[in-house]
Amino acid sequence: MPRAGLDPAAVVAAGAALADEVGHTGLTMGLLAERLGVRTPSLYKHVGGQADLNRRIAALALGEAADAVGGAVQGYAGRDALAAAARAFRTYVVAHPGRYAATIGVEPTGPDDPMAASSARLLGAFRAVLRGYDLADSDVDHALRMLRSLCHGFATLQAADGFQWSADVDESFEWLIDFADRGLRAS
Amino acid sequence: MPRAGLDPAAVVAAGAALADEVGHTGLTMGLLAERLGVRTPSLYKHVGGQADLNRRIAALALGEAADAVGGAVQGYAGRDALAAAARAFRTYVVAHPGRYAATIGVEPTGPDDPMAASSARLLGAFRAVLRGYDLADSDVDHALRMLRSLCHGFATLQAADGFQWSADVDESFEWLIDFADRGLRAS
DNA sequence: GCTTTTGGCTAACTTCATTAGCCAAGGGGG
DNA sequence: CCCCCTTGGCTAATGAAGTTAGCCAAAAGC
Repeated sequence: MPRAGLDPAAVVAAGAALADEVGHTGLTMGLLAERLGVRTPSLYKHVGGQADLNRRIAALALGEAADAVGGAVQGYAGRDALAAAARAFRTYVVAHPGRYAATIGVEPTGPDDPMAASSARLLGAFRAVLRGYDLADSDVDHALRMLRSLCHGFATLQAADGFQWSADVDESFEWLIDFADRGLRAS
Repeated sequence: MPRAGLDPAAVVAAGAALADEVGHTGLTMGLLAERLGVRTPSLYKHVGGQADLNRRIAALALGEAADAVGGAVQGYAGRDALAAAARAFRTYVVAHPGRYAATIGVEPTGPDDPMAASSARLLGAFRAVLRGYDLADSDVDHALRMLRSLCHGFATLQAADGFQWSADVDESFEWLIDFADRGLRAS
């Protein structure tokens, strides 16, 4: 039996890709093993189990999202930066719904958890957007939570097909960016 | 063996309560059966299975949330109505995280699905709040999605312990209400 | 070339959801 | 009061999924 040449990173990457295809809840160890051309128990040589796999996928997704948002913001400030960040975030979540779903409800286990670092990077990218607005120091954390709630809420509702009525979703999202910009400038 | 006197409503109510205790993912048919003093297969005389149970819990939760929000809004308009609605919604989700989690990612199966009616009632309660603002007709749907994203995002992030840094969560939520009010009045 | 670690494997166990099929409890009509 | 029949329990069995134990060959290091 020739070796498959797997390592943790390859398993996690394949798991993330599979989650995007079949949905977070549809991701099973058996399906992932089949995709990798390997029997299920072999996966346990690379990841600790389903919970560990999920945590690693979450760290990957948060890092990718941070890169996407951070990159999109480069060179912009104020409303442009806000719009770029929000669009990049939503684009990422809609393109990778399975990975992103893996991030919901997982907390970092400790200070050296790679998830904590990725999460902090994503937060930092949004914090950079807020520097383009004239906010009191005490308002920055609140504004950050607001932005995160808004983006997370919209993206997950859209990913879950939660907008059932008729108006155009892209148009709503642009409206929402305008709305946030107005609110932040009026702070 | 004496009868337990169950019916679908009792099973759903117990399932919702159990989901709030052990979390949406921790709710199993076996645990629910044990809670009701019955063997697992007996539940299938009252609900179609786990998916059906989840759908019914979701319908219950949306209806309860609609009642909470609708009731809280009574007699208020404008900023007061917005604040009352947002607080009622968040209070409900934080008090019933398991039930509310059951509503994510389920779509009504048909027009006579009770979930559709509950969902519409909740939406209607938020729509009533928006009547206190001077919005163009074309903006109402967008504003509704914005409100829903904001409330849903904040409540689920909080329920998932997603706010890891230090600032006070209640204070952030009040800030968020102010923010939404400013943005809506500036439309 | 030998040894050690590594990464496959099969087999077995556990937990859950679900189905099949049995059987008593309880209600309605003779 | 008794019979019947629907209803709501039950046990037993099946199947999927996660996980563990333990074997064994392939690579890697000396």
